[in-house]
Amino acid sequence: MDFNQCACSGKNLARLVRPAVLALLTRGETHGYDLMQQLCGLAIYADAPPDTSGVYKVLKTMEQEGLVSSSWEPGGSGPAKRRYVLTRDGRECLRRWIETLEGYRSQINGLLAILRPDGKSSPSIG
Amino acid sequence: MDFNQCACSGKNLARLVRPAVLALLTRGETHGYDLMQQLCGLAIYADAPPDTSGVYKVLKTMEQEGLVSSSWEPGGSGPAKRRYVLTRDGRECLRRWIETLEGYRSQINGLLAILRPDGKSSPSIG
DNA sequence: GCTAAATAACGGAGGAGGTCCAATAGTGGA
DNA sequence: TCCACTATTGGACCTCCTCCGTTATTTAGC
Repeated sequence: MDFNQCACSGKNLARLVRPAVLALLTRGETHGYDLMQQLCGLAIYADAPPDTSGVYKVLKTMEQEGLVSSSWEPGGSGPAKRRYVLTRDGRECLRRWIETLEGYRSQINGLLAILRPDGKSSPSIG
Repeated sequence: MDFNQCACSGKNLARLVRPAVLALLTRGETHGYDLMQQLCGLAIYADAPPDTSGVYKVLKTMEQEGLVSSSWEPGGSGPAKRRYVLTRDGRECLRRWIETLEGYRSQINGLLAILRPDGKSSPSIG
């Protein structure tokens, strides 16, 4: 069995692209490509950058959900940029994400407590 | 927009059923239905128990992956029970899960650091 | 005896979300 | 002219998860 292909390798922490994007948008409105760059700069995605197409799809979905709104950025050089802004709902969503992430953290702590009760070594593993 | 249907509500922390099941199996070998009961007893799944069918499917998948092995429990009353045991690979997988979960936790901490830099209030939300 | 509920396991359809690959398009430099 | 970088998007595909239903055995209640 190839553990590097297993979920235990930590390849997929699903859906955290969403809060990450929302978080970055609080720094200031910007466009998808720049968001990608910023995401790659985060320690979270240091060794495994999120899929480009995926990020754009997340942005599109979030716009349909009303969490962000976009408009083509006028002027400027290079290809047209779609500029994203957090909406009121997006900020509310982000507020909930904070609680949710804290919930995740405590859930993970709960699991780890089962896995290593003494806080050091693994249980029942010789 | 219904935030209760949004990922920000924390309904889905994907794939943590796997480490949870592996963790429970370190407590002792048992069968799917009992694992379900134990999962429901965990704080993680207190308000949203994992799907029954889903748990059986995870078990089946993990058996195909060689993380657990099963056999029909002989004797005993009631419907036939499929008894699951952790394999050597399962224990190795669990060991990796510990590191992965710790990684997840630090990633979440990293995101939370962006979301609430001062550690108290939300950023740019007024 | 019959029915309901609890125990126990599983299958199929469908959807959400993610990845891989590819296409399109403008701009600037060699 | 060709290439690299910037910027966005589409389609095929896959995986996982959920929802719903089915089968079967045992026990409890009427």
